[in-house]
Amino acid sequence: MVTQRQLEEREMRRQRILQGALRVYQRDGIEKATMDGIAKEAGFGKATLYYYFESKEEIFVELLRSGWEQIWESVESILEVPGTPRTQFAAILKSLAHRISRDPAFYGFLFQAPTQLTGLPAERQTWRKHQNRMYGVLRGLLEDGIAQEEFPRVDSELLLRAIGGLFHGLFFLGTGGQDITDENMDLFLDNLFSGSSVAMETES
Amino acid sequence: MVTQRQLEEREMRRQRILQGALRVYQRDGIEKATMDGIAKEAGFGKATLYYYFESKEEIFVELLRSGWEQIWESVESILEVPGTPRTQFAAILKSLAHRISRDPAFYGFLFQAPTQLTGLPAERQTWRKHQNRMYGVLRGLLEDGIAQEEFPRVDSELLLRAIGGLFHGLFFLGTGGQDITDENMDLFLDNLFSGSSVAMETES
DNA sequence: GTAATTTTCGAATTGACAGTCGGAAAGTAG
DNA sequence: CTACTTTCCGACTGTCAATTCGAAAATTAC
Repeated sequence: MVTQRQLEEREMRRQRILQGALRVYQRDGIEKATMDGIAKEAGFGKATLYYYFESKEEIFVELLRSGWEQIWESVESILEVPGTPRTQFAAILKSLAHRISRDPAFYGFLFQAPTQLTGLPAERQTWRKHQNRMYGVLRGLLEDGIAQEEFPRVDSELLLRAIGGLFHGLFFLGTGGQDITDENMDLFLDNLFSGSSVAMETES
Repeated sequence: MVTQRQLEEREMRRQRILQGALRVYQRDGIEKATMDGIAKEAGFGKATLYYYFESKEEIFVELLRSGWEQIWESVESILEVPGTPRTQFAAILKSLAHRISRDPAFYGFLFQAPTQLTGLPAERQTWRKHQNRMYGVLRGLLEDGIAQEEFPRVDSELLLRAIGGLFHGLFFLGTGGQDITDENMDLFLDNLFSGSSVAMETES
């Protein structure tokens, strides 16, 4: 028989292992991150990790899944606030920017690790569900915004890739640069959307 | 005694190995790329690779070095044509875009592999010389362009990161999207620079 | 208490892979 | 043809790291 407390403690230990894995990832990268390193960082023996997770891969997949789930939930709550495609799109980017500036290491992991986890069967990429939903929403907002002349009239897929890249560049490329501020973020969004007629809400 | 022909044949075999390594990299990623795989792809026995290269690392470093050298040379030749910071900057991006569309796999490697080759001592990162020169030129052009009001008045380092990211997004993010056309490239450059006063040359 | 269950982990085991070795094959010179 | 150089490679070695094993320690139930 397992009590509620036991379940909670179990869950806390899982979280402790996940946090240790994240720190090792930051220090060593995903390929160099070893189970020995994670075990030491989390304060368990190596074999104990296998009591809580199936494999090294499962640890990183779980980090991705829960992270993208969080992102998706925040996107969902933004969509509940009425607005034009453009204001909603900008609100999502600003919310993301805000989250990233709070915890750059974790979001760096969320955005970069998927490209480094090669050769996973699709059904194991459990974070993809939420990731795709978010990109789907963004693409939809862009398409609506283009239809309503709020955005430049270009292929929405390319526009999404461009904006995604720009975002990625601002936050993750370049090793030691200063963090981006809210003001700069607004400046870039303004600039990006400068061709259209509707003014953006850039006050925080 | 070695004849000229022998030297040329040796060089061709080196190239064949490099090309094989590139194909394996595309298929498996840099960490999963094994010497056995490269040997098979290039049509040699594994031990023969070590007759031509010191190590696996040297193979990939050499691919990067020669690739960035080519890029740098094309940038240099663009700089010899007189123009404003803005036209030169745009010309460099267009030239890069053109190269990338000719050989996406190779340029994907040139832009992505450096972030995956971790823990190399600085002196072994032989491609950095040309890479830094190119970014230095771009940053300089942005700074001059900002001073001359050809670009929006923001921190040049952030602008470079943003543009670099945008570029990266257009060409490398998103898995199976269609290739970007010259027209779309022009459209994006126009849009990017829309805040300023000077019209761009977008005819090819 | 002590039997049952849960949690822990050091010590093997296993598989993958970079790099080496010793010699064979192929090519060249005279 | 023979001596010499260049090129090639299958089999082996050593290392590193994921995963498993078997049992000990800690906790819980009665």
